[in-house]
Amino acid sequence: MSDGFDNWTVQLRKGILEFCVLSSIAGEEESYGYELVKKLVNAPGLDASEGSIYPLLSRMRKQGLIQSRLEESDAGPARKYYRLTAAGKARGLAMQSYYDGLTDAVQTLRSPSKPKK
Amino acid sequence: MSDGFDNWTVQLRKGILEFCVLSSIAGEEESYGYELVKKLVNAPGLDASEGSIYPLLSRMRKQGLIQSRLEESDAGPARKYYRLTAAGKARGLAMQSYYDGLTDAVQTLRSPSKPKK
DNA sequence: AAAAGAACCTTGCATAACAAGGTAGCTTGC
DNA sequence: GCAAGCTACCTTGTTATGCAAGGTTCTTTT
Repeated sequence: MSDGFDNWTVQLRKGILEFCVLSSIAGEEESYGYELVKKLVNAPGLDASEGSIYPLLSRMRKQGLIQSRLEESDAGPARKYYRLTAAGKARGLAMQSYYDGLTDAVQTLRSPSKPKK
Repeated sequence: MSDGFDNWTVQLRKGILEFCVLSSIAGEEESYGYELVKKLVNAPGLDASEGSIYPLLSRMRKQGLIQSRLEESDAGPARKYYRLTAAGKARGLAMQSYYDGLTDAVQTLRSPSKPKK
């Protein structure tokens, strides 16, 4: 039953995943797609899925935020390792700043004139 | 300069505004469109605009989350006052819960297993 | 051989933000 | 008496993302 609430959650997730992927790669120095998929799919509260993450990695690579390198694996198919470019690191900082401002605004609207708990 | 970052911020805002409108009306008992427009446009960090808010109010009314009532004004055109329906109040609670879970997930991914940075 | 899993990718659709318009009522200045 | 400016509402078209639902290939286990 797509009751409108499910629809809203899909909209709310937009943009979030890109921020999460960038943050995740930034924290790990280097990471491959399937590893990110598992990490983000299992993150409670995020509800990410494979069909969102792979196209996102493609887009980010085309935009020059990340770069990739293929490496064979001992067990299984080859892995595509990603790391941030300089532009990706800069974008990550800009995103953090914007995201923090936005969540602050939401917090203020939810409880006006109340200090943080 | 639409440099991809601007594009991301647009995506990130999706869904956020609906949550803010619902929260704002919930906090005020009753409110009219233009009042919400001014409040949300001036909220720092939210970057809302009129062209987003009016269609949103229409959608929410069609979904039965809010109901409206026209009232003439002493100074200016008639105002359309909105208030939450029972479904709207329930939706607001569900949104709070989902939103909090999502921001928690983001926070965890940004600083894994460490509360302080 | 079959099954299961690791690892990658694509297509097509639904949806919200918003730029850029528009209409109309009321007030103030000249 | 009329132009400007504010209040207050609304619409259209474009765009990008999430994601369900598929697919492919390689390896290990049963």
